[in-house]
Amino acid sequence: MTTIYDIAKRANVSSMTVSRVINNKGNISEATRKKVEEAIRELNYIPNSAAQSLNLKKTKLLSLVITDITNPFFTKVARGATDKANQMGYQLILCNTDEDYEKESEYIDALIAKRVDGVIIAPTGDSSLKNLKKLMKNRIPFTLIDRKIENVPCDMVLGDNYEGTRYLLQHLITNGHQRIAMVHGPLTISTSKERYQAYVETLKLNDLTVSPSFLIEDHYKQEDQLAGINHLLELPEDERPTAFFAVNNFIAIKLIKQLRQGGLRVPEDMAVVCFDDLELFIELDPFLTVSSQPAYDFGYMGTQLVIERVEGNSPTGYRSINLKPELVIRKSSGTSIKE
Amino acid sequence: MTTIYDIAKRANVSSMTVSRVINNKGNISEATRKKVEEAIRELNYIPNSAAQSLNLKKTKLLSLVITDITNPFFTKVARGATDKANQMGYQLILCNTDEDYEKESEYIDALIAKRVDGVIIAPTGDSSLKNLKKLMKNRIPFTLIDRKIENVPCDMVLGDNYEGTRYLLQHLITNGHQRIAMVHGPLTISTSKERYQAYVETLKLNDLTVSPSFLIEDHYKQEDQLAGINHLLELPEDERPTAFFAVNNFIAIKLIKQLRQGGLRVPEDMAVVCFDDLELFIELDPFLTVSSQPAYDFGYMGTQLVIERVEGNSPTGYRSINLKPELVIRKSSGTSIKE
DNA sequence: CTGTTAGCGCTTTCAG
DNA sequence: CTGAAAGCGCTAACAG
Repeated sequence: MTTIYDIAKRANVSSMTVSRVINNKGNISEATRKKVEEAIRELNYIPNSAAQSLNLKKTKLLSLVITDITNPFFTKVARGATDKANQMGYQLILCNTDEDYEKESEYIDALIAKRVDGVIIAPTGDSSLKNLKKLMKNRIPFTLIDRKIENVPCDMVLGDNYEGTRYLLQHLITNGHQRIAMVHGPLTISTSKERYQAYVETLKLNDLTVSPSFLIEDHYKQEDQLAGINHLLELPEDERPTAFFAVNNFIAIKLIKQLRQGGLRVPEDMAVVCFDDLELFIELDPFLTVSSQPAYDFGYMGTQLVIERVEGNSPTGYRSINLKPELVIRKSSGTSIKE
Repeated sequence: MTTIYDIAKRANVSSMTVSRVINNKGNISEATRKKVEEAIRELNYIPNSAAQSLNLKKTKLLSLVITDITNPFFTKVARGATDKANQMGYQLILCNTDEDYEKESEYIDALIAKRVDGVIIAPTGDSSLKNLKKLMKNRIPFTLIDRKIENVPCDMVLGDNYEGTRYLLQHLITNGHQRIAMVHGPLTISTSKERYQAYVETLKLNDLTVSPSFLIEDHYKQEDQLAGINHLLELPEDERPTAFFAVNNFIAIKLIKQLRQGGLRVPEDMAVVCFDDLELFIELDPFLTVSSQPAYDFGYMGTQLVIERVEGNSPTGYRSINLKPELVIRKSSGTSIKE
């Protein structure tokens, strides 16, 4: 491995001079700069960033901590994050927590060991607070994306879960639906909780009853069946829901699969709406009615905010960016139903 | 930032002793180990891996270099790679080259600077050879995934492009198709080239004519239109293709969109088949007939192979793993056509 | 079983 | 404009 000393020797200068030309710092005569640059080229020298990091206490490493890159929402987030990171000269370490607090903790420890400059994280849930505190203790800035944790002083890039939910439900209600069930995730996850609350509020505002049996909880894990759905479907026709609001697209797909297994067609027998789009899919078949969120921007903006903080270009206060959802009406919500 | 010396002082031992308990190396009395461990806990000490790397010349950093995480094939690859990496105690840096050799080069330089222990790469094309040589010069092991480069001594995890193509075409031919067009990518990419060659071979074997105008090239970039398609569609009915073989799912979607814009239905008016599945999508609508590749395994195995090499557990020779595709027949290829 | 010394490759003083 | 010395936090090699 060629080091800065090899270059120094070859160019007949000290290592300091080499360092200076590499980093474009201080004044160097054109002549010696040329010499050094040539030596660098000849020996294919690339500075060792471990050594740099040790000195500078900066690694130019960021990490994106999400639950699952395989979820199309997070795929887009990751694209946005890598784009911004690389544009700014950083590398991005990817971590999948699988909604598991323990895994998240292990990752956080590893990231601290690596001394990453900053973290962009969609936490697994409220208990992640402990992990965030660990980051704070180690002075590693982070921005929360998509999911909020209360009382954490940090930048955030969040969606508008109330508005998104309202869009979806109003659309269903306008179409004549009165009995709308919801499938949500753990309420320890802010997106799930807020969409849940918005669901309750919106129904009430529209004088619709909120029935506990219409609220199904899923664990955001890989299991195949949504418990409680089949029970709902066995209700007499005039009591069972005519529409479902799924908290996200992953759940919606699970749900639709299960509805079909139960012999129901979507949207003819059951309308379905959800958060987050499935972009590629939609090109082939504009099917799901969704509140589409700008996933790419979550990653891009989230990364921008950490970098600003890492580099000391942030305002003193913490910023919270609100990304608006957009209602996209497609087939799965059907047309108006007869009452 | 707390260092190994802080721990040493607190535990009344030397830094070496601390180092030994951290790394579980050498013999330590139970008593001092306890003391040290307690000090570590009390001060929340986490070793600085930049310092470790500088000594050990190991970073426990790997990188996955792909063209676009947003492509569902690579999304799965990434999941497989992160899973294996983390299982083995490595972190994974994600790089998207966008099929751009220049971007790839920049990434490679950055990765060399970071002294990553290994790289898992789907190269942008044959010219990537130069970048791979750079890695070799820097003694960074890599495994090639999905795309092969000739004459590079390294481990590889590849699909069987011949077999996959044959499956797809035989299926179409069995269904009565005689005029099958192909949309491929740049022939500097091995997958595209091999599928192209397999296309030619298979048609010949079946005594079908290979018409140059039936071979459409796409650039694998974001452009909206596939040049040359419209021209094909303007041919008289008995001359125009009755089926298309798209080199991958991204292209297939582009193609189908364009066919529809031209007023053609798939599969009624035009059958379409391609490589690589769209897993989530397929749950909602089993549409595309594909040669499905085990994308996850490309990432997982690829990572396993580099790690083995990094850690010196590889055989002397280089290994080439062949992952078989599976033909999944769905709607887009239609049923038998009348001749 | 534990400690000392030196050095990984670079940059930050401080001199010159 | 350039260089010498010291140190970032850790571990390998050798002593004891």
